[in-house]
Amino acid sequence: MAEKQHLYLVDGSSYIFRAYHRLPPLTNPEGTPVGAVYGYTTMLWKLAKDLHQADGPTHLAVILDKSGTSFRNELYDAYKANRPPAPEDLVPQFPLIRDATRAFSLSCIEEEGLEADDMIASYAREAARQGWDVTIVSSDKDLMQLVGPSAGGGYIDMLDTMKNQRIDVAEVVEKFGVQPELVGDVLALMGDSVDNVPGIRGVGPKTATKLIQDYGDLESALAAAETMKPSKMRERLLDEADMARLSRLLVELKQDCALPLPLESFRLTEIPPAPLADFLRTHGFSSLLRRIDATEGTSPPAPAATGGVDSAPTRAASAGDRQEAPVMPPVDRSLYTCIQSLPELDAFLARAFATRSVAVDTETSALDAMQADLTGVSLALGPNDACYIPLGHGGTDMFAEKPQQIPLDVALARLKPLLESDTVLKIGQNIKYDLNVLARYGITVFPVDDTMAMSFALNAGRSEEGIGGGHGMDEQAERHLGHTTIKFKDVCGTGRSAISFAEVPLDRATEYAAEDADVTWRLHSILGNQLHDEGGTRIYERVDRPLIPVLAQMERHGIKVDREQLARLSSEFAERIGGLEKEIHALAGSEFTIGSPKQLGDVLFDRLGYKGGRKGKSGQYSTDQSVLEKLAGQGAEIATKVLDWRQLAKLKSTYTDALQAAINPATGRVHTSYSLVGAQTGRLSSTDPNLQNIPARTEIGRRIREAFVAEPGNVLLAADYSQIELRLAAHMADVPSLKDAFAKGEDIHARTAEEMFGMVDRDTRARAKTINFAILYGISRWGLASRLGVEADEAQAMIDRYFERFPGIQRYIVATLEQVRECGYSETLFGRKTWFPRINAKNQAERQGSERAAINAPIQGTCADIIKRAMARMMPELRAAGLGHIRMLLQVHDELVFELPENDVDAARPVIARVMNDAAGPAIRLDVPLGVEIGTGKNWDAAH
DNA sequence: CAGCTCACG
DNA sequence: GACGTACGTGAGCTGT
Repeated sequence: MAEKQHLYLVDGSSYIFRAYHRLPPLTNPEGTPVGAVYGYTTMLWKLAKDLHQADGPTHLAVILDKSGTSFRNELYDAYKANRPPAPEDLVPQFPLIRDATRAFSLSCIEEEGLEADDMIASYAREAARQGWDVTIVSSDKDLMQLVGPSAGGGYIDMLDTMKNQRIDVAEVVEKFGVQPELVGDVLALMGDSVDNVPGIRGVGPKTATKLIQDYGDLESALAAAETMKPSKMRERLLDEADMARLSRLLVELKQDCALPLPLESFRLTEIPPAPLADFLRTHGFSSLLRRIDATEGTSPPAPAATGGVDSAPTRAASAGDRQEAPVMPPVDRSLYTCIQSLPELDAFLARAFATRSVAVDTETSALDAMQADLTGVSLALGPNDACYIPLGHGGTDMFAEKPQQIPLDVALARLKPLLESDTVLKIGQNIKYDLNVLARYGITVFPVDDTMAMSFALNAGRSEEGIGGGHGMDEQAERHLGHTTIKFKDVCGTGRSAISFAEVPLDRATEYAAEDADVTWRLHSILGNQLHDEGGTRIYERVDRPLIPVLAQMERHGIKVDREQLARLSSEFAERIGGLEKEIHALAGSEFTIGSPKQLGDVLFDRLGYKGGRKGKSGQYSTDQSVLEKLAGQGAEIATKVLDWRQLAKLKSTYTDALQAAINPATGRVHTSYSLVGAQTGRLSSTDPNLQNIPARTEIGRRIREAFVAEPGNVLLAADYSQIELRLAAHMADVPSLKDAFAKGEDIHARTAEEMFGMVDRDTRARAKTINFAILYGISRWGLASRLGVEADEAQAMIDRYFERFPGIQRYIVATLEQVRECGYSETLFGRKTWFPRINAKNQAERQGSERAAINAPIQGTCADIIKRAMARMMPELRAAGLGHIRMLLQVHDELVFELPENDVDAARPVIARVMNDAAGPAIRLDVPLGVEIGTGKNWDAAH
């Protein structure tokens, strides 16, 4: 039987655009940018390598766009008219793409007057007609029309090499909600802003899919517009039907182009090495070059980087000059070693000392760094040069035979000098975790770099949704290395059947753990260069990096909570909750689950017939605080009771119960975990438990704060920045009258009231305060109106008045939005970037949401930068004052909490106040003074 | 796992 | 034409 032919058609042009944006900048020895070319070359390499593999190519051709116009421009002269020009450092790479293709001795097709898509479609159809399978190497959505079985017996699918994902009918249906044959109809409705395909205005992917699903195809949907209920969409479908038809022609792929070369000429053979080697040498792609040499037997394969552009581990951001961008060999797990004897360990450590830069990762028995036991340590010195040192493997069964391992204490004694050496940089992904684990074994790791914090300094706000915000190692490995890591759950499983890492067999554990260190090392090398290129060094080096050991220390300190006090509150709350429950059920006339908004809504608005129920998009009544307060105001007793019940239930479950459970049995204290990458603005976040949202605003809530206490003989000291965000707004927006008021120590809300209303009383001051906050958060007339309980018109008048009195504020807002629209990011005074990818979104709500966030981010972020700087300087300054024993425990955005002997309060106060007040300088000289209020007491509430 | 609600700055 | 309308978080609960 004849071999099944499989043609791979590479969409070269679209690949390099994507590669350009996703790969690090990189230049060849002559200084020509070659980042995208490198990506393209490795892709061809991988594809060609799969010759003889099941489902691999037997034939391969590259299709490129030829510059110039196509037949589509005759249909629609604006076609692709608003394409931005290619980036400056991509342009010189286009001809190199042809060189690269030639170097692989592959065919390259480009035809005047046709687009690559048409040529790809024509070749794909012809090959499939002859019974060949076809894989289109592209992620272009237009090409998805072709996917599926074809007349003649061939089958067409696609391969997205960036995401390493096959695109088959199922993926197309998932993306477009319709079969591939109807993709063109969907595209015609939604249009394409990049290609300037008009579509129907106001119709995006969601609506387009829905229309085609509902009516079957484009013409039916257009015809059905007549019968639709009156709406903007109906009008546009009617008015713009011809635009949709034109769009349909534009997205139609021409599948009968003349084929310049016969299919058979694309047959893939072993690549002749000589021209390829020449090309790789010219552009400094030495890792690929070595692989050719290796297969040719001219030089041994090199597992670790030893020279050329592959080398040079860099002290990321502190390096004065940008390092040559690394071209790294792909991850090869077979090269990792498992270290089970002392001589092996000593040999590796000796090399680590010589290298002066080592990626470190610890494997442990639990996620909580304060409770986790060490299971092993992995180290990496360069790409594929990584090891795993098992230390606690053997599982839980004491009779089971344990694998050979260096005894824990012996190994740690050898590791300690390396991990504590000033001259060896330790690189980690979220290294704060490893710092805390190792600190519990008596090792103070220093100095460190953190690839997670580096990623955040570069890309805050840039990622799509997801835990870790795109700064997790697995996501970074995909993004920067194009590498799919082994996942923890693949090694240990999930749920009930999960095993601990200690039970994982050593060969598997080594692959996983050493890969983490390897990948971390690689990321560090790439991120260091990017930080340098993109101006992220300042914020990372000066603000976030120094904070890592400080936060680790705070987490290890923890804070004491009075378990008995919490238990007393829990039972008191339980009793009151029970009482309220009975009363609520009696008022309702039946028993129901009060904690279920669904049931509560039904009871209040359907059964009891209260007015004012509003339903959200889920079709459910809202029962939130503002709704219940309205009902209570109308005399609904049940609403008052539910509000009380809610408050107590919240306090009990989230605080009095949960905090008792959070007490660490070994230390008797509660240890939170701070995240440096938790908030897009640069603020910290706190988890497990969250100690940044302990009740403070209500009387009853503050009783929970009273349970946070100092050790006997000590007190808690709370130091707050006073109105720091408003002060920063006054400085950043340059508002003379506000700056003046702060300089004179006046009541700022009163001053605002005076400016706005010409008089100060309780009412005008309260309104002024609301308006001040509205400004910080990005104002809308509706938001302000609902807060002030006035009409939107009146709120708008107040906003106008505010901008009139404080024109600097309006200038600041306009300038900030301009910069964000232009550059895509906002910046704090210290240069922290926050990205706003939705700032130019078509959807109004989405766009306006981004605008408000963008107005707020520089202010909130600058505040975060300042307190972080204060925290990094705090302990050295206290030590200098002979107060090194004071413990800094908590940070709550504008507040620091310390624990110290009662006798040291008087000495500590001025030091803490000075460090916090001076934290912006010397880098930034603020036009307004900062203000710090300090209180002390036996518990956190009393310290305020 | 999503949605609702609510604790904080 | 309806929606949602202040910025930034994390956590517990209900219900699918």
